[in-house]
Amino acid sequence: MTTDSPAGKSPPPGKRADARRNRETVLAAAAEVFVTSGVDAPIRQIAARAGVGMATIYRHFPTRADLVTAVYRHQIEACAEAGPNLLASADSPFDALREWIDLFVAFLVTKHGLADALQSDNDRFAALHDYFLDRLLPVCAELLEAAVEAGDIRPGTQPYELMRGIGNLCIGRDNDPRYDPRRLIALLLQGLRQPHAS
Amino acid sequence: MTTDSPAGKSPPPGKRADARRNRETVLAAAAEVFVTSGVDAPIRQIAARAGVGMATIYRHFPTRADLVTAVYRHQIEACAEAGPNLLASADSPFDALREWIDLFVAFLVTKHGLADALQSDNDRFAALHDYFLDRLLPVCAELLEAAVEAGDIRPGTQPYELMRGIGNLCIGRDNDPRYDPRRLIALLLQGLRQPHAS
DNA sequence: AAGTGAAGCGGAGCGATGCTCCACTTAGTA
DNA sequence: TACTAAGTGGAGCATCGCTCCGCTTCACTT
Repeated sequence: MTTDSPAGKSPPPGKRADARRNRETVLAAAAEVFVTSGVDAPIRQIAARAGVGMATIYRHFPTRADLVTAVYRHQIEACAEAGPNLLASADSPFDALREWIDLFVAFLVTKHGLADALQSDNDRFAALHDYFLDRLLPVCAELLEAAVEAGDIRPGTQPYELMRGIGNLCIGRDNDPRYDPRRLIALLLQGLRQPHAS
Repeated sequence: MTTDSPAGKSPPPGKRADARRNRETVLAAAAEVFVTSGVDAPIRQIAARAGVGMATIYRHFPTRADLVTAVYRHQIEACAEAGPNLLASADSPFDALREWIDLFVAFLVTKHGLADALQSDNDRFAALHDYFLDRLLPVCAELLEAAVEAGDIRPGTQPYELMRGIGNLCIGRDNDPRYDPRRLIALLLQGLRQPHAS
């Protein structure tokens, strides 16, 4: 189960050449469509852009979450891998946490509708939610724990709650000058901060 | 425009008796359906429950936002009116703000899908978003300002940003024991807090 | 090069939903 | 009672998710 079938995985080499080609075509088309129409774009639209039938998309990516996951897989991986690096390079665990959250937020806000989809109670996106959690929750937990141990922030915050809260704050129409999730997230981090014990 | 037609308004008395009766029937049916199926429930379902045709619903409530607004109007009003009262009765402006936010959150989390709808970029809900803002933003602004003047919280936070952030934090599947928006909101308020000037 | 079987493909089609249109019904009045 | 306009209901159209199945094409064998 966990080893060979879920979500996007890299192109399985055991498939026929035309199938592999189509998979890439669909991925490219989906990426383009997601930019303009959001991750909720009609499958028909993606199929049309890719010049394939809808069934082809459903065959390669059984659920919408699988497609979205495959499109953004590289960026999610990059975010996950940045965690330990930041912890090593930043001035403090708290700074590492803050910078990592910056990365996460930057990713979310540039993908139209991604944050919405992540938290939507729509079953279509459940697998996407799970994938984010599988990949990023441990990273967040590690950063959080390091910051707690360093005495930078107060203990007791659950990584899941923090990540979901951040995700939630990123929801909504893009480019509204009156609302910048980063400001609220900065406030949240401020509230998390431990007054340094003397 | 602003004076007589938008959103739900109280039952216009100039209508025919059966029309007024139907309006109430629809409102009651919608309230029931919203509880079980969320504010996104199919119009057909509400119409069936009310025993009327779909057109009847659309005639009384041209957009979904109008229907939702009408259903929750009383509670929104109550929340708006509680603001000044809390400011008068609480120990400090900051406490008043906190208690008011508690009220707001309690309202949001008990209405399945309401918070989602509020922030959704779906045009169907734009009027609902506007109504919330029209009614509650001034109240929030007043509380915020009072807390700033009392030196309880740091200045510079925009009421719109705060309200939308709180709304966003309330989004998602209900009753997830791993996620309680109140905890994060408490953190947010903590971050807002001004270390009391000596 | 031709043959063959299975992997892969496309799009018609079904069900759900939002919303509209218009022939029919009914409340209120004369 | 008869009339008329306000009110009503649901058929109908469009969109979208997802499936099903007959046709096409690849890759391998001889």
